[in-house]
Amino acid sequence: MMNNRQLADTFNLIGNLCEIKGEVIYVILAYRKAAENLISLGREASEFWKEGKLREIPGVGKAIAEKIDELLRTGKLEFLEKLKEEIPESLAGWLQVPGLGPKKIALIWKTLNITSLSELETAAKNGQLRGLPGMGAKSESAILEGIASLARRSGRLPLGRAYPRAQEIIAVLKGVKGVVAAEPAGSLRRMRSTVGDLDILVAAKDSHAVAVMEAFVNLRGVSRVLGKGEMKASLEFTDGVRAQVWVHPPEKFGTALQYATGSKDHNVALRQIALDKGLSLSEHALTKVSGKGEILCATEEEVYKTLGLPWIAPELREDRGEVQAAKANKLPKLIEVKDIKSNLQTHSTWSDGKLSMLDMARAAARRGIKVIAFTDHSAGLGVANGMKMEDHKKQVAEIKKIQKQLGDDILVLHSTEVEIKADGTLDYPDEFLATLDIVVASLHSSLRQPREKITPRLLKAVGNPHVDIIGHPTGREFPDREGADLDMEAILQAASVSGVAMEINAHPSRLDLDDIFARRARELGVLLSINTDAHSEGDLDMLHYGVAIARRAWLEPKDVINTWSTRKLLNWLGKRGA
DNA sequence: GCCGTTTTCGGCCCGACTGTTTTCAGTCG
Repeated sequence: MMNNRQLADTFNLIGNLCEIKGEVIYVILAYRKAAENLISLGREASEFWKEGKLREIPGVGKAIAEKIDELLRTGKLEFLEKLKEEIPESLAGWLQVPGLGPKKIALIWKTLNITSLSELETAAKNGQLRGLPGMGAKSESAILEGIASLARRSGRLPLGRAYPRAQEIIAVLKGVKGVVAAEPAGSLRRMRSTVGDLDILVAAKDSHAVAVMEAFVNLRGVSRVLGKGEMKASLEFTDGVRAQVWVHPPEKFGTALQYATGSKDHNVALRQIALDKGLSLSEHALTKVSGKGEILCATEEEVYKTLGLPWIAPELREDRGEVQAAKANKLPKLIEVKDIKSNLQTHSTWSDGKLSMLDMARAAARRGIKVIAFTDHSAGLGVANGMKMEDHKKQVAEIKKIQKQLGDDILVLHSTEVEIKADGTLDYPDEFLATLDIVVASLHSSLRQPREKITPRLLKAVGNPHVDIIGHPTGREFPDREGADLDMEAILQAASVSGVAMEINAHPSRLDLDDIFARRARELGVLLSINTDAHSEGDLDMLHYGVAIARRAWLEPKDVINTWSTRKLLNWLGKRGA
């Protein structure tokens, strides 16, 4: 049975092939829109299908519903097979090459009769492309560079790499004379877990724009400038990371930042609201459709206010109901980093952590944390120096000792990250787990088990009354490891019954649960827990990534157990596993 | 191909930049 990811891949492929074929653009957009909505659905499309409700999925009409039906029934799609006979499938991959679009791809393929990327590279090297209409030597070398850069960069950049990188660029640009503000935009500002490239918006008077562009293209590590104009420039660094900068005058910064932040679909929804009010919204201004007159906005708040809306946090701008919620004044009061009072998954030198419990607790306390749980690995995870059961007596003794030294600054909880073994049993017996203050249960091994095996495995842990939190539930790691093939809907349903909390692991290589599943968890009344999984002091500063994912999932402080007072948290733990 | 509390047909975003061009097409976001 195909999952949402596979269905989305199929429709994206159809969209790409149709584009090369030369279909009208709106057909292509419709397939891509459907693919996007499938990804952000939060439940498997097959469940809608079983209930005969495929058409309730946004962007799915008669034609696409029929295609989903055929794919779910047979695993194949006649339409796509015929399309592949017309347009070679490998051409879709060419669209990944920067500078190559559908028109040129079709032209090259039809003229030279080549279909693979290596044939394209050879043709470009041999100077076979420059003779084609509309193409010259420059387009030829642009394609060669595009192929090379495609090989260099492996997909999207994890947020944990993109975010600090953008901050560095912003710091430089803020130092340029005449720059009033510099902010991240695009998916980076929306804090998606991966980012395509770094979008940065600068506020400066037109007379200073040239200086900003100069500073930007002269950044350290730039390998080539992809484009440079008066208000926009883009470039690539030697490691394949791409960045682009726009400069707008301060009095227009609000509309510009709003526009550049997106998402595309959020902006489409806003423009519609503007039109309903007789206004046309662009990156430059709100313009009156009838007659003359434009409203300039220096801040985003003014943009939204002009449209009769409260300001919408960037993390929500995915066209997943935030515009309707804003209209009804029902936006969530999103969780913030300062709401977090406890860190319920950390590691010390008792397993694979870098710091002693005392040093780690002090480092956490310095960051305003009131409760810390040391969840050192259980014995079964040998690679992480897992703790034997008898070692815990010594660890408890040490906790008692350091608690005296720490005083009221921070409360230390005795805990474990217990391994969920391949057969679904836990690495420590229940009687022992009952003696711990808090228990996190996680998968680290046999992550590639089939869905029918790994789902019940996790369900068993969800139902264990001694388990308080399920750690990094899918086990995904950026950029290389996909999460386990879990029936997450079943797991979240079970969690809503057992009362176990699901973790949003804040480490940028995990961000697991993701925003889609976390939002579904909230809908089902499942509690969430944001933890850093810190193995070092620096890891404690990754908390904001987890909070960003929580915000993208519409979470409020009350949904997350780490915002609770110490008394409330201990009370909850006391009732569990008793 | 989807969508509709103005529409079941006619919309659906378009402006900046580049390269190959003599006034424009393709790509990108």
